[in-house]
Amino acid sequence: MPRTSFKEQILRVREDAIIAAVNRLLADKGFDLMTVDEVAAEVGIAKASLYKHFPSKEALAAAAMVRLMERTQAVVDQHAARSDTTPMQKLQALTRWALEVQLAGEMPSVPSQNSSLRAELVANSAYLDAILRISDTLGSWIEAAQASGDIDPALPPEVVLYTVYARACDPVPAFLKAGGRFTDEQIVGFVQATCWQGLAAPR
Amino acid sequence: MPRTSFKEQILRVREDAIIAAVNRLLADKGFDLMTVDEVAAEVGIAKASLYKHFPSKEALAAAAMVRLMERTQAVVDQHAARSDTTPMQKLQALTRWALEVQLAGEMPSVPSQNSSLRAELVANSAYLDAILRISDTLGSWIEAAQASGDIDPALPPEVVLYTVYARACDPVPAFLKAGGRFTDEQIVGFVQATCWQGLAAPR
DNA sequence: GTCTATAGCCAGATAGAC
DNA sequence: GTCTATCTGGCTATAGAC
Repeated sequence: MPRTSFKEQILRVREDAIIAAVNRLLADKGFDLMTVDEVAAEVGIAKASLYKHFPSKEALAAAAMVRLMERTQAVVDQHAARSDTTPMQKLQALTRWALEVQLAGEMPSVPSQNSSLRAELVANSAYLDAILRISDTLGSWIEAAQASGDIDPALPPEVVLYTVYARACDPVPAFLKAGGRFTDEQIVGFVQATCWQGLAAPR
Repeated sequence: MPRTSFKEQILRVREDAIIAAVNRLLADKGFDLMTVDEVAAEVGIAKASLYKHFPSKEALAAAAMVRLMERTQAVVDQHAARSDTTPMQKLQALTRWALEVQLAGEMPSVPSQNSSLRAELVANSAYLDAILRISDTLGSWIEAAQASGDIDPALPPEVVLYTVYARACDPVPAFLKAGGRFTDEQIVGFVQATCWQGLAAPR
């Protein structure tokens, strides 16, 4: 079988750099305000060269989202392998990770409204597969946590799953950070508290 | 003093129609994907006529946001006037209202990232005043609810306020609605439950 | 104030030399 | 595969007649 050639390694490194730049820009400005010129400038290559690697702006964003899903998958697998934590704790660790990534300015965000981007994403099997696999694992954690009484069994698992996912694009941490009165660690704590215990006082 | 002339009434009605169209389109596609041509088409006038009423696309969006703030203010005032509800219940009624407006497809959303739009909004004193007044009232409710032990006193009021505001752009209801397995009423109930009681089971 | 027609611009995408 | 230079389409905004 053919080993990875030197040329292919160069290619891979360059595409990694491109995706990293797209990731940063998506986290910073979002898809609509990100321009391909900016991506090229940040990578340090000409715009036309970008298009040799990725056929469209949508494909660039999709690649960044696939990469995010791979990172998420890795984190999920890592927690899945641990036997010293409950499913509930694994889920909490995941929302904590998402909040930390977001506060670090590394969480790419794409509007679920943009139709051309949606089309690109639903056509991307790597993306879909990753989401399905992640959701499968999270779903099993949620069911286990509900069975053990850690998570409210009255909530449909779907609701819990979406609420966990939504921590990745929660606007509250950014607002709190902009206020400047709290550290990142405090912000994560507050948002985790509201997510899992709610705003109401403990009874 | 001059009464409102007939002409001015016509003008007002037309501008109301424009703002309503902008509101719908902002709720549907967001600021960046909304085009001025679409607004004109939906109102049924020529694009150039729009620009006689509002000097820019940003001004259109700002007008829609001011209108949203006025509606919010009215709802807040309405609940403030009631003496048969606790501050906690007033806050819950407000998040419920926000979720219902969102599910009805009438919640305009503007990206907080777009700088030209930000500039327009922070320069709009009607918008700022409305937000400040609303936040003042909500702040007093939050403090009262914390004093009475309804809302967790360990949370900074800022965190509670932002979390309440965030219900207006929570992605979870739209996802649940897209799933088609729940009624709007059920969705509101689930999201309210996660907001106020959290995902964890009652202790 | 409303329209048609168009200017001006920006950003995504491409041509073609090297 | 990389570059410079250019094309193209769509969108905001405006000119000018009525």
